[in-house]
Amino acid sequence: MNTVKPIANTLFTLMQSYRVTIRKAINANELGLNAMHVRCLHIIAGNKGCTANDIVNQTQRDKAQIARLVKELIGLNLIDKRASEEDKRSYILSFTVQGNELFNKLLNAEQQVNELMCQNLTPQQIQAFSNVASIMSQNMQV
Amino acid sequence: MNTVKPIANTLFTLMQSYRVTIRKAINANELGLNAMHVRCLHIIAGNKGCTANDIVNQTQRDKAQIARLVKELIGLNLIDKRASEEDKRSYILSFTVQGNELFNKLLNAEQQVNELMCQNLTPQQIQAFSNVASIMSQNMQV
DNA sequence: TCATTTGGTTGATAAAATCAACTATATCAA
DNA sequence: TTGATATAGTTGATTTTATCAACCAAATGA
Repeated sequence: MNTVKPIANTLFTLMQSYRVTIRKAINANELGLNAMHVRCLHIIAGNKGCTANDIVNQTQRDKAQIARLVKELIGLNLIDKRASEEDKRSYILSFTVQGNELFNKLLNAEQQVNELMCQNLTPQQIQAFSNVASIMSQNMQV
Repeated sequence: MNTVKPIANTLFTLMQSYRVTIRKAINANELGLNAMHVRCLHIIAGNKGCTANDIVNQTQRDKAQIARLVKELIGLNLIDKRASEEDKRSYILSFTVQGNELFNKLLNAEQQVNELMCQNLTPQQIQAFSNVASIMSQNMQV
């Protein structure tokens, strides 16, 4: 045997644990969103003048899926879209007041999960972990 | 801002990259299985006298989901189930000859993905990564 | 200016995950 | 020993996510 299976397996387990835990945290906070909604909100929060396409690129998901997630977020009154000036095919996504509020609650919930997840780990370990994960992702790009 | 979003985000990205890459590798090898099938096979390979319940416990998935995956693997003639002697409610899962063959091909494909994924990383980094991931998973158990 | 590419939407469908109910066997405590 | 409770596994129904293909309108570029 080699390290192949362990890494993939470890990753799956970690993701599953994360999914379950964050779901609980989110439910507990009655925010009514799923993991992909949350990712979208983060990307919108992190990119000035964010478009649906930015989300597609940053998540590597199907654009149909993103279009629907964005639609739902608009339906939930968490974000708005307005026509882009530069490119008339695009729409700029931004938070509504409620979206902003909710996003803050969300950051809080995540903060809690994060603290739970990072117990017994030093900042150096966490940093190294993130670095390796990024490198791995990059290695698989192409 | 703190490290909350980055870690979750990094993890999502990594998993998505992995999913996409392993799927390509598996398709390329014409094995016709998905990620959960593969996980099941690994668990069967790794546990002597493996039962469906072992898979449920190790993956944290719904038992209905596992029951169906197992059924499919049996349908594909990759595994067999036989009644357990100790517990008449259980069935022991094991590879068929074809299952064994395929599992070897699979290990090969994974080996390739693994090499790709671990480029530019030292064994120490990889080891540390796995350790941290395990600790994180454990932190979220309960 | 015409062909090609890109951002976004939608319909259809497939794949994955979850919930609830149920059977049969096991286990445990009175 | 028996009766209550828990466990392993199966199945049906449903929901959630993900993917594919076709399409429109605007942008790009030879």
